[in-house]
Amino acid sequence: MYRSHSCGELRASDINSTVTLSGWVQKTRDKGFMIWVDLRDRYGITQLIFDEERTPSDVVEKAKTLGREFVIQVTGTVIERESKNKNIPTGEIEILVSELNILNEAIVPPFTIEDQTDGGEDIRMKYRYLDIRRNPVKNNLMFRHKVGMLVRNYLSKEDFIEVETPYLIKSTPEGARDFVVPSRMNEGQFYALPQSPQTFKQLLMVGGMDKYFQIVKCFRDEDLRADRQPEFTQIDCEMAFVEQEDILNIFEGLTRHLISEIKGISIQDFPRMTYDEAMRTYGNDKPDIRFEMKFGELNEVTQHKEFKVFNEAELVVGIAVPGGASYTRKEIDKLIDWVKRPQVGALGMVYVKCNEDGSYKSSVDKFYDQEDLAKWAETTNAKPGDLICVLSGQAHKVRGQLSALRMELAERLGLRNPEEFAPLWVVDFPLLEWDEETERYHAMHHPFTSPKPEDIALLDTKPGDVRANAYDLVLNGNEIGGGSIRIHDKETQALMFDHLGFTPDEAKEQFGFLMDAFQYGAPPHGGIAFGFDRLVSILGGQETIRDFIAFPKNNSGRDVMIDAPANIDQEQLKELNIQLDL
RNA sequence: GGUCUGGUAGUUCAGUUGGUUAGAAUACCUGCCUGUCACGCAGGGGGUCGCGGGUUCGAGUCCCGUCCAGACCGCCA
Repeated sequence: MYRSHSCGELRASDINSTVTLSGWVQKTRDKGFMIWVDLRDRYGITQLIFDEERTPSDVVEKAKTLGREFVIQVTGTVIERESKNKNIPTGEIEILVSELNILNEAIVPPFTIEDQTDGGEDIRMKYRYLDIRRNPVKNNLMFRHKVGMLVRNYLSKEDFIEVETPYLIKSTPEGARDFVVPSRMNEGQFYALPQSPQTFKQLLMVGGMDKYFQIVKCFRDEDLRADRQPEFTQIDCEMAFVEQEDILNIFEGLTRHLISEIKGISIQDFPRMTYDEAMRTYGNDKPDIRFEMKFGELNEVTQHKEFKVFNEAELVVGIAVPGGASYTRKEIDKLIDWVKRPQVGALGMVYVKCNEDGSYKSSVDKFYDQEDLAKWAETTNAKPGDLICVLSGQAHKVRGQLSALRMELAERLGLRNPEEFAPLWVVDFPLLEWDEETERYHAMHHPFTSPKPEDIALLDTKPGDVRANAYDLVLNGNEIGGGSIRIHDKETQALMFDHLGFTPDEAKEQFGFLMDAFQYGAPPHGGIAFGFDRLVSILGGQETIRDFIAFPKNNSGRDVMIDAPANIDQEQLKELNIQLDL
């Protein structure tokens, strides 16, 4: 028996019992006459004591050889500490060791295994198994498990069943780049790893599986971000015989349940906002509504003056920054530089200081009088003491730029409180999106998304105006879920493929199996998929999903621990009949 | 593909206008220490300043290239 107890459970009530513990040496404190060892496992830390008078001398000698991260097993008596430590749960007791067994020695770790480690990101990723011994990472993994269990239990209770779908599937040109896997038995052919189990879950609906979910790995070969990994986990769901409203209600329920179980917060408002409104008032299809700073469109109140920049702009739009009137000229100049960075891309910024005495001071006083500026303040909902920041230009671009500014300022002003949760649905997404590069329309969500029936007529005349039965779940400015009511008949699906520029042959080759299935009685259906890593990290109060993944990839898609991807040997290539042209 | 930031001891970092033998903290090693728990005290070892080239009497410092890491833009149906 390696242990009778964990290192986190012994208390004063256990005093005098004989116990056996196993774990890692966190730290030794050798006072000469006495040695203390902090013994750590997943459950906590228990202090061991070796003492000249009470411990056999050979055991004391052995204890002197212990180094950090040695794996040891000890047997001893639980005793009351002479000086207690209120900071840890086991702080009232210690183990007077009578037997010490060194199970495995350890070389000195490259960084300290402590909550506040001295190791940087890079080295911790390389030795991730050591990083996982640290509380912050360990707790994140346990937190992820907890969220996963809550999701599974909630959905099971709602009659969903978890079905696994294949990882070796077929590449499709739509959407993200696929990771491909060569097939040895089918020479010259490739599988692709799924970007999502989309078509399979729809086929499960045709198969009568009614309510499906899966916590499942998905793969996308695109560049990474703090919240994006090449392999990531989705909570993938699909339901038959439902309308959009049914789906929103079920998953609004799940979201409320998670936030309440994990954070103890009961969500009051769970608004629904159209895509159009989100873009107009927040410049963004995933608005962070924990704070205001709503967009005020200023075209009407800025026209008919001599300021050409605004007169010629498609959109003039501003936000009120709380307390911003006190910014110095230097600070505002830095802000202007910030919006002019290539990442944001604004050409300039006009500002108005709303003074406490009700007067206004702007960078365009030459063109606009106090009465004009009062209208700006009214439109942007600016109060005395605020700073109005105004950008102008092409509507689509300006919204993105002002949205970036809004988020940046909110961050600086501490308005993005990670302990506050503001979920909402964004609905009525456009069905199609014009792609400049390929000069054709793309499905904004995916090609199986159904158009709003009342908009179908617009498909031929104004394809960009057709709205879809598509929705996103947004939490604190992050898209954590997205879904749609799907097309469930062959004709509509063929119509969609046609508008996406597929020839009937191409559609048949790539998605013929789905069109075929639709002929055999496909029920109306729809679903949603949540980014599990993202959901977990936001609930955990962080925006870096890497911290919640046991073995994540780095910025360039590499696993620095196992050093993947890597070359494969000639034999393997030959077997696959693949030649590299490097 | 692009923009920005960084790379100096095991680790995290400092290093002035280009100028002596490149420092600090921590980790590590040795010794001391009668209740430690971020223990304390004394001592010690530890450096290809990412790599390559250039400017210079002299480069950690300046220039060019390159590699690596991180954040962002493009991309992510």
